[in-house]
Amino acid sequence: MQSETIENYLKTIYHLSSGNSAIVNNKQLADKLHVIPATVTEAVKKLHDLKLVVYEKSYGTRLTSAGSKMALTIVRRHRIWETYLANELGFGWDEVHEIAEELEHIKNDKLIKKLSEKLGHPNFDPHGDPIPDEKGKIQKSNFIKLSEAKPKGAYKVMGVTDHSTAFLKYLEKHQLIIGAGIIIKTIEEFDNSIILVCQKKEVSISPKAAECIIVEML
Amino acid sequence: MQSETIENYLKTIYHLSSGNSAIVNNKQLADKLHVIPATVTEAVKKLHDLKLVVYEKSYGTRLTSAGSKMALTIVRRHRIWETYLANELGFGWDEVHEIAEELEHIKNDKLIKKLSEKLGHPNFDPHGDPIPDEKGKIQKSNFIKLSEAKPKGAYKVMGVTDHSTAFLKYLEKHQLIIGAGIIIKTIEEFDNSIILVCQKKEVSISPKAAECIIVEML
DNA sequence: TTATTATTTTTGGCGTACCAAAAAAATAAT
DNA sequence: ATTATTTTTTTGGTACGCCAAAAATAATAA
Repeated sequence: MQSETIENYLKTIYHLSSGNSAIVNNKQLADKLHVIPATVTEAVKKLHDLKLVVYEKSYGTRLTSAGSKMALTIVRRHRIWETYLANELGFGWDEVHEIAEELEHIKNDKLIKKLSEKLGHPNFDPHGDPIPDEKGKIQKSNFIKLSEAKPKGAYKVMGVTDHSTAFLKYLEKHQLIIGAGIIIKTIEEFDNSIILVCQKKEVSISPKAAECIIVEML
Repeated sequence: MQSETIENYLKTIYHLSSGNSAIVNNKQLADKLHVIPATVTEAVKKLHDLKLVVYEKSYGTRLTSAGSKMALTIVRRHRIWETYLANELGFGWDEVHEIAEELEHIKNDKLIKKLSEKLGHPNFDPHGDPIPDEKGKIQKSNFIKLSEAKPKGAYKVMGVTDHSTAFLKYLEKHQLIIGAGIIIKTIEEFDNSIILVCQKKEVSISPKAAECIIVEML
């Protein structure tokens, strides 16, 4: 009991409800999990029986506290592994997710403890996402990805999650240097490009680049 | 395709045929895999269809070269992980097997490559068992566990796989010191104790202890 | 409000991996 | 060689996780 399938459902519900146990619908789940909605209906019924979610017919699903707790341990395992793969084994930040998708299902508390220890108990993974601690507590911070920033907001560039020379050249060209203050003007409807003001100049940042820039909310 | 179940069958067939693609019977497999023989019959039929084994009704099963190749990659993954857990993460040699049973099913060649690299491409795992290389080639050595030694054989004590003080005391008491030459007299029918001559004295070694003593065949 | 579209659920089915019990075959013992 | 024992296979059945197609429900637009 507590199959990989169940773990993937819980994790996905967690992500879709943005950690708030908000209601998630079947279509969203079906899309993320690459199954058809009928399959989701079956699954959430079972999760309900297991008291891991509250499922209301034709309405939606949300995590129970038991389900949320379990989801957080999956997320923790995933992010610890991502960090380990990147920091200790030299994988690129773009490679780690896929491998961690498999490794997150290894059920051994001591293993995760050892990995975390070796890493110095990090609070954030290579993508800048927070790593829940053993109790599921998440250290919240003002650091977000530029891609998550909102129009009219003021931010400060704090770091990057891609260290390739191509990307660093890109930043230089757009005058986005660490420590620079920025203000978001708009986000393009068409392609989600971010139009922002930095160093008094207006620049346009692609969504792909925005994924790799960490900013602090001011 | 290439489920965990299939991997476990191939690995188990490999072990039971001691790497020689010798014939294995259903009962043995059923015992090792903790399923009933009927389940094994079904499974080996399917493996046969996949051309991973040759299964002859009411006779037995042996690996094909494709099956053997696949088995060797599982064994490699298992032993690389065992070594990594022991050498890099500080797990005891008695803890690593169980965790490696799960980790061995992670399918990512680059991951194993990185682990092996970090370990300096070891040829033997913490139990003294050989680690197949990427091509499945096994470095054979004259080193075996004392538990695998045969009566009348001459050996030299080369090392141990347990470093607990309790075990080292045991060795001292029995006068088995590294470098000492030994000759196996007999193996007790009753409990598999090994009666051997070492330093001109006859001693009896329990099967459990014999598992932890590495000897060289002379 | 009614029609249209989107989402959800029901129903019937499939493959994998297992089991129990009974029948068949092979092996060992007398 | 005949019985007894062990091993293997067959048969019928279960749980899980999935799909396709049809029916029911909800949401949106006209």
